[in-house]
Amino acid sequence: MIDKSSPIPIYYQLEEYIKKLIESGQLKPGDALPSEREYSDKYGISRMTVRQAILNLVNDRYLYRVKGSGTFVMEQKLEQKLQGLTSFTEDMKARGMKAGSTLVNFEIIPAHRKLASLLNIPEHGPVYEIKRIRLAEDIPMALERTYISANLLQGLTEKIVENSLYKYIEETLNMKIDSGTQLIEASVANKEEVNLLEIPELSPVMIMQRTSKLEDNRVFEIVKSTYRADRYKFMIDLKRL
Amino acid sequence: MIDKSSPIPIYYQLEEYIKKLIESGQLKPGDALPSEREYSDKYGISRMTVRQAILNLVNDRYLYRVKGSGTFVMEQKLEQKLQGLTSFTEDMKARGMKAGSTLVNFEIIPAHRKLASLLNIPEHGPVYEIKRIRLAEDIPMALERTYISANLLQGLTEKIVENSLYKYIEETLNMKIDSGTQLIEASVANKEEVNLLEIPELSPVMIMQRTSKLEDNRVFEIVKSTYRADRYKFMIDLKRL
DNA sequence: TAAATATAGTTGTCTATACCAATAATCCAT
DNA sequence: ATGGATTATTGGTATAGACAACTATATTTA
Repeated sequence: MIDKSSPIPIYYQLEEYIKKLIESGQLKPGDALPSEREYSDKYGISRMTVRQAILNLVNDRYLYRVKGSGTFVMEQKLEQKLQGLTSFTEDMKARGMKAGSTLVNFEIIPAHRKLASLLNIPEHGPVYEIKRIRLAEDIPMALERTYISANLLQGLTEKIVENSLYKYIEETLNMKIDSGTQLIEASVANKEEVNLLEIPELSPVMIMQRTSKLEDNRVFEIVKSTYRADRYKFMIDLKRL
Repeated sequence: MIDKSSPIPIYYQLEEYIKKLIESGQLKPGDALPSEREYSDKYGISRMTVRQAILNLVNDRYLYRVKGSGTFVMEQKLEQKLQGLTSFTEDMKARGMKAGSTLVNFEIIPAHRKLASLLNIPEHGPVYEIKRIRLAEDIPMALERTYISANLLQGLTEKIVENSLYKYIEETLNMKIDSGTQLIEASVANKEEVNLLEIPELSPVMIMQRTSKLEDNRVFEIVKSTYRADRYKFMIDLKRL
């Protein structure tokens, strides 16, 4: 269960082990976990190391603890599934639709002031602009413009973009995309959007602007997407603070 | 700064101290914190205790750490209070605007099929319909229609609605609103919305439909809101799963 | 000059130990 | 039975020290 000679940290091994027990249903909501000292004795590891594993799971809302009583499995961890940072392809897949993409433009442009500020780079600095029409069931769904600092991500090619940019970043470059914010507003399609999305003039659209960051907190990309309002709804889960 | 004889835990004292430095601007985004060992030496406390304080702040997104390099203040502090289940009033307050409200309609209606299904009650069952114009700085911002099962929440009055419905539910009835989902879409204002929101015909609007549940998972209310697109943007935080 | 190497400093992992604080169960006197 | 004290168990706080992994900088070497 626990491999002390592994390069994988012990606390992490224990963490994943307990997580699996919960997700597989072997530990049910409300169940009590063995005490820290039991884990410590059983696996021959320090109690502080056990604590690190358990506290991480408490932070992720898998467990909760009561002083003097014990550690228990949370009632419902089945929260925010649609909350995550998903790609268009994943999003469509979750909706049961076939995703497609047409590359409209791929070039390096100088960042205008607002973009530079958002990307946290100097004004006029080089930025990839990737403009794509996103298709669902072969019909236009959204116009997507991605902006990435060319200094941060050198050597980007059309080919990489046409496969999966995210996969390339995470697997080849070994950078981790961590979190972001998303701004949502309703608007009316402009001329470019009318043409590319194949919708009537003055059609309503939903504009979403996403900022993604890397683990080290550097801004990685700005994505501005214009969705056809007649085809797209967006669902989020709300959590009580 | 640190009072070792205090019953307040040392790590917590240090945590609050650092938090204050950030919130008062003495530590600015991107600034490096003193290293763990510096804190440890300076205050005569163990490095592990310092770690506990710092790791808590990392968890709360005040700080981030880079192995081998140091601990730094996050770029964007916690401005994202918009994630929770907030009322219109709270939402506007967070945006620095004065919130107002005009009651347009308050009656009990029979639930049509879709509404009944959403509320999880029988078709034609009695439902409060509360229709309000929401004002920001005395100008219409949204048209809000709230639907609540009359059997679940008996004896609702206009007066209660005009104060705070949420407060009434939580404090007087002692029910706890726990979580919900929100559906967002863009559209064009219909005639009623054009009139009540005082916007031109064919104006774009953002429609948000919220479902709120009680702690015991019963659906408590459906709120369908139509926001003026020219006045309202919506921001959410995305988290990696 | 450029590349490789050493170094100092940082966070990350882990151990072993000690005592405190809250809870739960038991026992006992009333 | 009820209430109170006792005890065992649990998580919470805190220490001191060791080594690993990583980063940035300085130094040496080619």
